[in-house]
Amino acid sequence: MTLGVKTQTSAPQEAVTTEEPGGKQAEKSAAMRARLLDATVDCLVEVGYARTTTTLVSERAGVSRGAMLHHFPTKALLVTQAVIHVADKRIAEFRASVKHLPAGSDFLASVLDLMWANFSSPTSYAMLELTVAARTDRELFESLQPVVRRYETLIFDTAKELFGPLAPSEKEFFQASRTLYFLMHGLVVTDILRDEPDEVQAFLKGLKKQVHAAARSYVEARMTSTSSGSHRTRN
Amino acid sequence: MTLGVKTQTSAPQEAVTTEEPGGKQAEKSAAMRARLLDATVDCLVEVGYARTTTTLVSERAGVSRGAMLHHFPTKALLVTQAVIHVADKRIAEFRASVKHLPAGSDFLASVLDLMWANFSSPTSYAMLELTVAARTDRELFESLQPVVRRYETLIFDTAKELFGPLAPSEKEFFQASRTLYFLMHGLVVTDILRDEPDEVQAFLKGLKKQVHAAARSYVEARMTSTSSGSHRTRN
DNA sequence: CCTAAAACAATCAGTCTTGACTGTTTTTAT
DNA sequence: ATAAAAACAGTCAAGACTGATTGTTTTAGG
Repeated sequence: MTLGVKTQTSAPQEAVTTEEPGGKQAEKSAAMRARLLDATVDCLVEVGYARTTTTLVSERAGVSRGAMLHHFPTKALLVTQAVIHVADKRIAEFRASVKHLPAGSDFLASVLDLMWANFSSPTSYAMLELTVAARTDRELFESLQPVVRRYETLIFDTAKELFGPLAPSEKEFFQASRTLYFLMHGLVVTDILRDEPDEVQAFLKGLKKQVHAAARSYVEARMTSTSSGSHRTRN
Repeated sequence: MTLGVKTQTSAPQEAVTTEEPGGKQAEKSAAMRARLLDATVDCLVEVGYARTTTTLVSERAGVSRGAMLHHFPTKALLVTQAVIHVADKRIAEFRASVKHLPAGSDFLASVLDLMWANFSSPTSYAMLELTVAARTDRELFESLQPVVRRYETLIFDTAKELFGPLAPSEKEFFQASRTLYFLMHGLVVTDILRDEPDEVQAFLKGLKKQVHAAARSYVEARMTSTSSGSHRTRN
């Protein structure tokens, strides 16, 4: 599903040969790679990093082992590419979901729900698996760190683009966004051993109140200083 | 020789033999178990859950494999006991560290430093390894969940005992303590892929300001309503 | 002392994972 | 149409991990 996802990893090697027909095998190859990476992510989510074997991935993708080894000669390469794949998916999910934010009074509450929806997604757990594995895997760490850093930068840029104007200062916004970011990660981890999901919702409900109260005091402070009441943050 | 196959269903038939618990071998046995569990935790921290093999643990503990298998017949049992061992260690660390809290003005700041010290400890990463592994390991999940729940209860009880009186209400304290708890977990996870540790300290610095400001407003509110300025929370 | 049982030590067989190797089909270019 | 290259499929040997089995030492009790 969702074919046609051209990952930036496709090297632009076609120089002067097939200019117009668009190589069929290139498409097949890209589709195969995407299937394998999706299968890798699925395995990460379902059985964890340790039991995500190359055999399991190939079976999951409906691809022979030899075929997979053609695209990803080693497991490290497969996982490395899967990291980027996961990060791209999460960024896409985040950017796509912020589009439909209601501009009503429950704006901040919706943002929190949206953040939790994003952080409790399967891709989030795939990244958690990779992160924890990277802690004791030098090679995975080296390849994962820059990707996650890019991902964080994009997240915070998007946040600043959306909520930066509402914050009283750059410093405070920085602190607040980090707080929520860390908070979400903590929720993800602790949610693993939670049996009743209502606890998270209850906590989020309280968190919304906190954020709402904090934001209101800020907004009131701004209302008195600046008369510009517009807080539209279209993108 | 001694072809008598030891039926592993060793029933607890020794009824009146060793009445006195002053056995030397009991001590040796306990010490051996502790060494093995410590080694297990060390392995969890250093190489992660996946590569924590029974062979590695036995080598680490300086114990033969057969000896270890005598105490922990299967890996699942070893890990299960290690879970409890880790939880107990963390609770002990927490309880021990809260004893030396300075009662000065930097009280809350010290608390945050102390929490981070506890959450950034090796045992914390051991529990993270087990938690993430438990996500996709039913058996580990079943044994880990109650232990962590007990651990959380103890943490929050200690927190309530210390800071409960300072909070404006039960509900607000509940929310605040959870927030810090989740926040710490988020810091632990995201810290894995962080190269410069100053980022955490910078965030904690800002967090201290937030907490301090929030606490001050609460305290001021209480100062006007109740004249009882005593907030001693002896244990 | 001497026997029984527990603790401890060492090895082995079975299973699983990885990556290399060989063979087959499809696509591209001449 | 044909040769070259890429994609695809299957098999295999080496290594690792788990748990069982067998042998040795130490301790408790008669």
